Amino acid sequence: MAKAPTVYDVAERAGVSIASVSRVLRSPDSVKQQTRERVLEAVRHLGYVPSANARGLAARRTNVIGLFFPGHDDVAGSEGQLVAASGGVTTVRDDPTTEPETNNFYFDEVLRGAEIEAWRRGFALMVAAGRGASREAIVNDIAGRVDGLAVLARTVPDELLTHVARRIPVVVLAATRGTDEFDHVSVNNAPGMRAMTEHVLSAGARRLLYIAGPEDSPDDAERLQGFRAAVDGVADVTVELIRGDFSRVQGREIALGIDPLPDAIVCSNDQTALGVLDAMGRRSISVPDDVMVTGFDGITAGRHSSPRLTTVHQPMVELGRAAIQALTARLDDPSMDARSLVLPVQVLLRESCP
Amino acid sequence: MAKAPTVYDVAERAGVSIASVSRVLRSPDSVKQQTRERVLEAVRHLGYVPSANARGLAARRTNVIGLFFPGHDDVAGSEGQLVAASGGVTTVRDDPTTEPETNNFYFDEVLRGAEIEAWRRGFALMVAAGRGASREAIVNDIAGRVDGLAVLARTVPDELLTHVARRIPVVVLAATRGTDEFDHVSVNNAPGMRAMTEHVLSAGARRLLYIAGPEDSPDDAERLQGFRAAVDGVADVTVELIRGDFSRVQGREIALGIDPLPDAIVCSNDQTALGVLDAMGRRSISVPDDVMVTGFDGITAGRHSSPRLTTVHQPMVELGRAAIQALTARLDDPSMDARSLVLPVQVLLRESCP
DNA sequence: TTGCAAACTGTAAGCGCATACAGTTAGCTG
DNA sequence: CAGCTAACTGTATGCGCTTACAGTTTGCAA
Repeated sequence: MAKAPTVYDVAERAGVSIASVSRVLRSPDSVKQQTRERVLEAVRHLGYVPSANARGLAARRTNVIGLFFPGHDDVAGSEGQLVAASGGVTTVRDDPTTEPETNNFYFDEVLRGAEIEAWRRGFALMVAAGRGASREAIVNDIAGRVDGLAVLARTVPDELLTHVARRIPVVVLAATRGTDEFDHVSVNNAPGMRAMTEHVLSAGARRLLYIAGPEDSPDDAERLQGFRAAVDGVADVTVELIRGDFSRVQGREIALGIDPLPDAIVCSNDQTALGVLDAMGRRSISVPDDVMVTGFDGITAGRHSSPRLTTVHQPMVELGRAAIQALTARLDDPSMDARSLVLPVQVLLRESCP
Repeated sequence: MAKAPTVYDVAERAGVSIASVSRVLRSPDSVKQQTRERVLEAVRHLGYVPSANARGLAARRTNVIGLFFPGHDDVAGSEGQLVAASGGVTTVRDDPTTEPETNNFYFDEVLRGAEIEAWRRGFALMVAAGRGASREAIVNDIAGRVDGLAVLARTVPDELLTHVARRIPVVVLAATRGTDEFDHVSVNNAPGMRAMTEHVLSAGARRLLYIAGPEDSPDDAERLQGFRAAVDGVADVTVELIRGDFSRVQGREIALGIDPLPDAIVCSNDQTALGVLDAMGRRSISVPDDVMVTGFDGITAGRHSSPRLTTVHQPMVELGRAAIQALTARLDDPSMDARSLVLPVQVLLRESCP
């Protein structure tokens, strides 16, 4: 790493001009084969790797797309220093009640989709998570590095987003704000929850408990709306609503205290529903015989619970992919009207509410 | 986005030179307050976001770190085009046997750790996954964009790694090759598995079945070595070894066919162990009474299986963080000797082998 | 051969910023 | 108020690359 070689070094060794070196790398066909081979030999010999900075500066585009989402700053120990010592093995008896919840699976999947689609389209992917105070600095920083930015709903203040959008296209994920200048990609929350609820009703349930998520979640609001649309006007239906926080722990706690039992517990997300299943297991209450339980999200864990969780699957990987597609579409045609894409969902009937 | 404003635009509007604009952004204290305010006003008014390319080019560093890991190219539908139509809800009865396995949790966690640590240290994080044929192009591409690169073991051919390492520091994750010029970060596989196995033995098991992973996994090799070290020389112990592929499905299939039952099934990873638990459930064999089962990894799903899975937890988030730390350490002092960090693991005793 | 188009290669001008260095202004001292 | 220093600001250069344009070579018809 003494000094990274540049086009000039390569050009000199190959006995050509820097323009030819650049051409070999950018459009090999426009260079005579003999020249090309000389250049490639020099590249190999010198260990030349072109600087994306210089390239991006000259070409006026970076070929990078940014993805910004809510922070991981809750991760335990993220402040600490790593042990310097090597190795070590400790043994502990793991108490089921201490449960470090990490339900970031959602972003993991979105990220995966984004990663796939970005590279497929020739873009690199840069990721950033929101850190409370320094959020603005981070968003600005990443905005200066990329050709387009995908942000998860509510993670970035509108004002900041507008500032950034003057430089690069922005697409907002998982929110249907509708009336702003950004492109949007979201999932069919309300109809999905409506269909789920209608299934619950068709299974005979009449006394329903709905466990909602946090009040500031747009996803949650839409799902609740779908739930209400389904029960609205149906004879004999009674509904109770409790607000949770999307976490498994909360779901379990709520479910441990429910008495009398409703016919069905409709949860606004899977983690909550899994917590409910935990609680029912502990209370020796049979699901779905004594009470039906449903979730929303379609996370992997729901496939392996007992009973397996009936849920609405939202295409998280597709969400990430769609974001990248929206971004590249706008890069291709910046004058397009703002678009709003809503991805379909899928009701998955499993044993918790067959 | 008509035309992104530059330092020149800001300088003109603020009535200062571009140097002052740059100073306001880089080291605000070196500029008189009055000047600073004028500049910041102009920045806000114009929606100025500095170009990281130009900045990186001039400053000779990008402040980005790259993370390269095995591809997601197995994801279903990644080839397809997204539906253009909006919304939609379908309902399907989900058959437990169709199981789209996505065990990328490992990389998700490593990624999370890397993301946290990178931003904490003022670096942006760029991620790339290996795509078979274009791997070389991708690695080269990303190498040109970053100040340092972390790669997961065996995802990049040595030759390519060497080429890239002439430009930027490289750290290899999850492999203790030992004798090369790169920094390494890995976990304490062998001692961890050894401790796990010793626990199994101390619980009274004598006839053991070991389900290994794929032959080309260095992690797996180390774990097997730890297992052997534990059973070696212990009286009355009989050992059988079957090679799986780290997948849940494989684990289940293998376990469905096991007869007679050993005292304990020691699995090289959690997914396999979970598959084994599935099989035992179906065969109505009690775990741990009839057979004990252990895993390795410490994935979330193991906390929620029934019975809960006894396993060796490896600190995946820490692995990601350690990679970034190793990289920044080397950036600070390129002349350092190559270092090899081994992270400690933790045996988690749960009900599948108490 | 000559002439000319096509194919290729070289020259040179930025891309937007950081920063060394020079220049200017302000603040003090005497 | 001169003289000097400290604080601040401007000028000019270059980071490594792409690319328009000009220049050169090649191939081939005339």
